[in-house]
Amino acid sequence: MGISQEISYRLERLILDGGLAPGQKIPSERQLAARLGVSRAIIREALHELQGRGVIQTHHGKGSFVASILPATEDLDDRSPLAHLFAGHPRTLYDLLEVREQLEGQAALLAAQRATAMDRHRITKAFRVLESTDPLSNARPDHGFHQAIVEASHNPILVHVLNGLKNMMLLTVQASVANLNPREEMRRSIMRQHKQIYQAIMTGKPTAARKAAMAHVRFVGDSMRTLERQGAKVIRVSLSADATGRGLTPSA
Amino acid sequence: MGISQEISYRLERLILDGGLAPGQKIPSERQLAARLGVSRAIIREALHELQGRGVIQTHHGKGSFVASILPATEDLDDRSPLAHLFAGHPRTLYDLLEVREQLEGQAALLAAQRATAMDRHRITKAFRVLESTDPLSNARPDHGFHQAIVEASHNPILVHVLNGLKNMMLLTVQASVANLNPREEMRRSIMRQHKQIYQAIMTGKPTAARKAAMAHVRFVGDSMRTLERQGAKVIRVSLSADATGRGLTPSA
DNA sequence: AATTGCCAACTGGTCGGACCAGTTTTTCAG
DNA sequence: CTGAAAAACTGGTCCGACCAGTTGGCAATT
Repeated sequence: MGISQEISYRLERLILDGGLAPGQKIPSERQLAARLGVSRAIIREALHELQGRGVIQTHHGKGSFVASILPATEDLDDRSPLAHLFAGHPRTLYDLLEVREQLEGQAALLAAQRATAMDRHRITKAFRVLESTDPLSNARPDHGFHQAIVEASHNPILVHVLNGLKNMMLLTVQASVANLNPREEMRRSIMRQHKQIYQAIMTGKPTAARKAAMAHVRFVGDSMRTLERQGAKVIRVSLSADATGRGLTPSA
Repeated sequence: MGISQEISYRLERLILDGGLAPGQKIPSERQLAARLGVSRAIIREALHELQGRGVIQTHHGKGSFVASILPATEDLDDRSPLAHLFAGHPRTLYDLLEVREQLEGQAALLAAQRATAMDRHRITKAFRVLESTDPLSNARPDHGFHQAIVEASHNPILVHVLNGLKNMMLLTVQASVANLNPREEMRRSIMRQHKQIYQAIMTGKPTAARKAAMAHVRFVGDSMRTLERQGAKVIRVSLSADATGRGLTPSA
């Protein structure tokens, strides 16, 4: 453990322990350097690390300040690179949707072909839950529905891949739920799309199922893109708290 | 936005775009400083920021390495349970081909849309190698060609997913090479398909590229299925050694 | 010939001082 | 007293030096 790590750790402790409140200014780099008996370069490196974690914000000529949006719910996942990945690079969300479109399309197709009675039962159950949940907090039911379909594809590779993307998928699902569902007409569109997927699978229509699933994912992406372009403030989803109230624990 | 922020952003983008894979070593601080025309201090600050976000890890005396940013779609290596799954159930090979068909189709489409001059150069190089290699031992060139295309898609998620499936993909590629290429007419078909994919991408025809790539993967699967059904002794490929004589160690 | 051991050349870690560039405070001329 | 210049902050960037782990090759030893 290097000195800069140690410094950043001490500073973070100081902040979290309440010694420094959100929005408060922290001592200048030169002061910290003198006080802690290290070079200014070290201080700067430590500050950059905290900056990377979103703990502080610095402004040229003014100083560094404790970020107001501290991990209030101290969910470890909040520091997850994933959150920053999406926060810093919104494009990544669309990258994921591009992949999802293909994978979920294929999953739906296979599910329509291969679903057993048990699979159909599970899918139906998930669909019922999805239908009967508060639209504003059904990120998990939504994801559960999609997952049931994937599992019905009986393609272990597909299951494995989608499972690896689980956390990220939950993010996109939440993003869509949080941004799209409040808009009545969009909510209905999505509902309709879910139903189409469901029916196509249950009635064993592979190509229809694939088409519906792909259209669904594409719709989500296009809608969010449109919203973003319109300057609407898109709700950035954090990993630590979602509409369901539960954190996104790492997949097993 | 300061220079260090810009640098850290560029590095992250580089990593995400697949230019640097998880676990891979990134250039030394002095090299980066020289290459990007900034001082080493700036590089260190940028690296500390990425470190704070968990994007990289640095080790004294060794260097900085890309952390596994994305929630592992773990690399299916030799010891992986899934590898055994594959060994025992040949069907898994077709499961993988099903997934590959979608993913590589999408990759080809995006590559045709987004490939930069550099990408085209890399793809062309890979294609040349593929053309001029002994058909019986070109599993790696074959895979290299496909990989070049994937990277040209500029979709980090896609790159990551395919990368996680890399070892298994090498298996299918080897399986196809070992079984299909010895049959003259099939070898020519595959050659032709590769050329089609290549040309569609180079001439910027997205849908054609997707179609060609999907058809290619499908052809491989169908051919092997046919062979197997005909009772031909299908060459089983092991994970630890391939036709090139080299193990499936991660490429540099 | 094989092995051991050491040294040179990497790598990151730390330092101090210099200078630039914004921001705030002080000062002093009008 | 007012307002503008100037001084005294703040962070941002650079340089060159040196310390400290790591590694690989070469040489001396066995």
